[in-house]
Amino acid sequence: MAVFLSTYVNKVDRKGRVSIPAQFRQSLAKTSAPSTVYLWPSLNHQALEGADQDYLDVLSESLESPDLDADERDMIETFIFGKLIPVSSDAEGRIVLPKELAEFAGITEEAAFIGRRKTFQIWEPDALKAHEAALREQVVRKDISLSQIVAKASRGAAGRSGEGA
Amino acid sequence: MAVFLSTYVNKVDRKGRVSIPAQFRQSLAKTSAPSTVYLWPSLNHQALEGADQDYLDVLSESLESPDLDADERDMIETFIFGKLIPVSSDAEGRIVLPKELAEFAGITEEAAFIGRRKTFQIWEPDALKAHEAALREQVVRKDISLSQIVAKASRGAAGRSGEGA
DNA sequence: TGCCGTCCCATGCTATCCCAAGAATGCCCA
DNA sequence: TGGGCATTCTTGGGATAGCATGGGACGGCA
Repeated sequence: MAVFLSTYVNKVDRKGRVSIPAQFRQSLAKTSAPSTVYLWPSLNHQALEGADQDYLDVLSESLESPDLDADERDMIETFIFGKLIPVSSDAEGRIVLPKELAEFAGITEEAAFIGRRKTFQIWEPDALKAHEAALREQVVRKDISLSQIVAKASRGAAGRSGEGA
Repeated sequence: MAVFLSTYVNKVDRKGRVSIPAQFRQSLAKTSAPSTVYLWPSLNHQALEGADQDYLDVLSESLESPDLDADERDMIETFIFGKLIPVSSDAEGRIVLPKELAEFAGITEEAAFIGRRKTFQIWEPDALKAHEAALREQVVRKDISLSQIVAKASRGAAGRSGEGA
């Protein structure tokens, strides 16, 4: 599965095309469908989410889980798979941002790609800045630190040791 | 089996014809009966459900399972198989929406196809919007996020490890 | 014989492909 | 250590093919 890191801001031309950051493309090259990315509107932000085929396969599988209640499944089917748009890149590594998605995220002239490991997001650059500012405030308020999180997670993993990778 | 994604809104002409979205057609092309789709009224919504031949075969088979109680089987047979209408597409990839189904879903001028992976739904566009708005409210209220669901599902899968994949 | 459904043909629009060039980066050589 | 060269990336525009949509004609059923 591809890994997406860093933030890149690229221009959207009047046909609605954007270059996928070269780093993302290199990552996508290792996946089962290198020239296809899947886009959908974020459940929680005015932004787009993106992932590769392999991630979607995992997600699709997790929907088969009997632990998931019917309402949640219905929501995911409607809001993720119902909104999911497979987008294939051209020879230059560009994709066309579907109109309804661009509108949803308020993207017009520029698009900010932000890597989130297994997925990435696409934001309107100013909206991203605002979002980051708000998040940073929370970090300060809640006094979150990285070392703390790592410590907490490894404590939890020790309790569940032997669980899948 | 075909996979249906995304949402497409197409016009219904005065003969009752609608184009099946090209993406859906491409998906259907790989199935055992590419030019036939099966439609039936949704059990839970004022909308239509659709699927390909292969999906119906699987559904039919699962009705043979002894685990299914008689009431459930009876319901499925009455409301799904009893209402099922096979619809074949013309050379342009259009189908004629059966009158009683169009009426059931309130479809007159436009039809919204919404992919749900193995099946799809057909809605009257405004009704779909209302439905989505209601669902989105639930997403906010329950504070649902995608990564959460994936995590939950994989935890569940780990707990059931050894079960057939 | 009249009506309804199916098939065939025509058209505007949209999206996809192809070709091209400027800019930035990194590398090599002097 | 500095400058020049080459490669890669991003961005732009035109041509082409596919798709959604509309109307008319033919055949079958009532």
